[in-house]
Amino acid sequence: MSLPTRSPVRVRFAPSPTGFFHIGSARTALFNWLYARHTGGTFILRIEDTDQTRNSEAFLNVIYDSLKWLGLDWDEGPGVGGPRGPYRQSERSALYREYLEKLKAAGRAYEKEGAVFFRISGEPQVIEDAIRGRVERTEEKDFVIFRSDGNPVFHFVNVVDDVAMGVTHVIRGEDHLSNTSKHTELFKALGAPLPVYAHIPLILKQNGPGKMSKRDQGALVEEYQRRGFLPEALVNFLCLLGWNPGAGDNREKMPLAEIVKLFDLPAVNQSNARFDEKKLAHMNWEYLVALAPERFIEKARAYFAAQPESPAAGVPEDYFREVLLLAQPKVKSIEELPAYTRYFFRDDFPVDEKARAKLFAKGEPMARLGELAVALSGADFATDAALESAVQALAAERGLGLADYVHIGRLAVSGTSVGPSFFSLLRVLGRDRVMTRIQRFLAKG
RNA sequence: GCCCUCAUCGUCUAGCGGCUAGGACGGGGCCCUCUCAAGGCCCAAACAGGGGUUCGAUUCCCCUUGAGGGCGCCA
Repeated sequence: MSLPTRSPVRVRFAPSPTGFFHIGSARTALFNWLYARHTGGTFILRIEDTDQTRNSEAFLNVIYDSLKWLGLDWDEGPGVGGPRGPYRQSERSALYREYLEKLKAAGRAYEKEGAVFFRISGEPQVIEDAIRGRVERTEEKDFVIFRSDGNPVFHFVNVVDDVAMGVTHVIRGEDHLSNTSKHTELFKALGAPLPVYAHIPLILKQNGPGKMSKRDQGALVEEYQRRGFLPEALVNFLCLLGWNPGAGDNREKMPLAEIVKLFDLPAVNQSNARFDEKKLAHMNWEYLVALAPERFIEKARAYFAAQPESPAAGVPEDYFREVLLLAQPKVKSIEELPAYTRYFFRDDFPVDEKARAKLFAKGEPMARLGELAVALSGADFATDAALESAVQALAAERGLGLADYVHIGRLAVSGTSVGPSFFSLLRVLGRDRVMTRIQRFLAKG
């Protein structure tokens, strides 16, 4: 299929500030952004705030924050300006009146019951969609373009602004496909050339029927931000929901620059995709383990700081750093960090009763712990290797295995049966904490 | 009800007339191992159904079914 190509490319993302910013919107924004960057075109942000009863300034900021967090920078729009502004529809009323006059002059608009209606042509509307190919639909009845309260309606302002802003490609969700016949009627009535349309598949909720909506679990971008997800991971995941590098290229985790290079409209899938939080979590983990340690620590610090009761409050920087270095290769996500590292920062950790019961079911763990305490009191805590050889020597001397000391030792100093290498654990906790905790465990039984 | 779109493992997908139908997530097993992860190896798992076209259909066409969307003085 050959696309009507026009250059330079101008695309826009046009959200309305009527609710939290959700995953589907994020992906629409992303695909527009990708296409603009791929073609060297212009990415416009336009705020469609014509419904005064549902708009809010708070939601407007959510849009800006979410786009910025995702790294989707806009070339024209609120905050950065541009030659075709203003970029909020609430500030473009004069323009809409002007275009309405054009329609009236052409005999394509009339008033009825206080509202203004658009007179359709009734001709079959044909669109050459860059993703779906040729789609035909006939609009069957006149529709409202100005409400009786005097405010213009979405279909009208959307088209007027696309014309006025010189938008060349309209990349949006498939839920707009059936509306497109209204839009092409309007473009033609306005004497404007049609943009290239590209209707991307929808994201379906992972459980139950229907498309994902703002009310579904995991639907809000803000939620991932709050939960410490890496934006680059979410972006990568979203790119793969409906697009892939194709041609036998099985890569999934890809640098954004690489995706920008490969992205193109005809490669976008035509079928809807079900959201899969497990796959997202995995992508996030891939980015997490690959993160430079200093950046991981930075992220972790910010996450802990945002907690109402951070277990790491008041902890020295260096110690926090050492702990997080141990945790990075172990956790699946930032949000499990506070629970995973709690015993490093607080002495009042709970003891896992199941683990204790299992350990006490056989052997004499308390005797082993006593021996371990003696061995550690004189051990070198400088390196993991030194600690390991100390415990190794003890085990050899008693004719036992490393495990006979490690498990009870771990339970005594951390209260849990899982965690980083026992020797790393000892080294980072330091002799004082280790000895105190072991003694306490020995005393309490 | 009318109109539009879509249809490969549970999920995301590769495939664009001839493949043991590939990868990833998730699931299961084995190995490694101081625990938990990670890692290595392996297993189960799909072309919705029916007609055509063709020497040959997962692939092209039609129908059915299923899934999704639209039919607002919401966007």
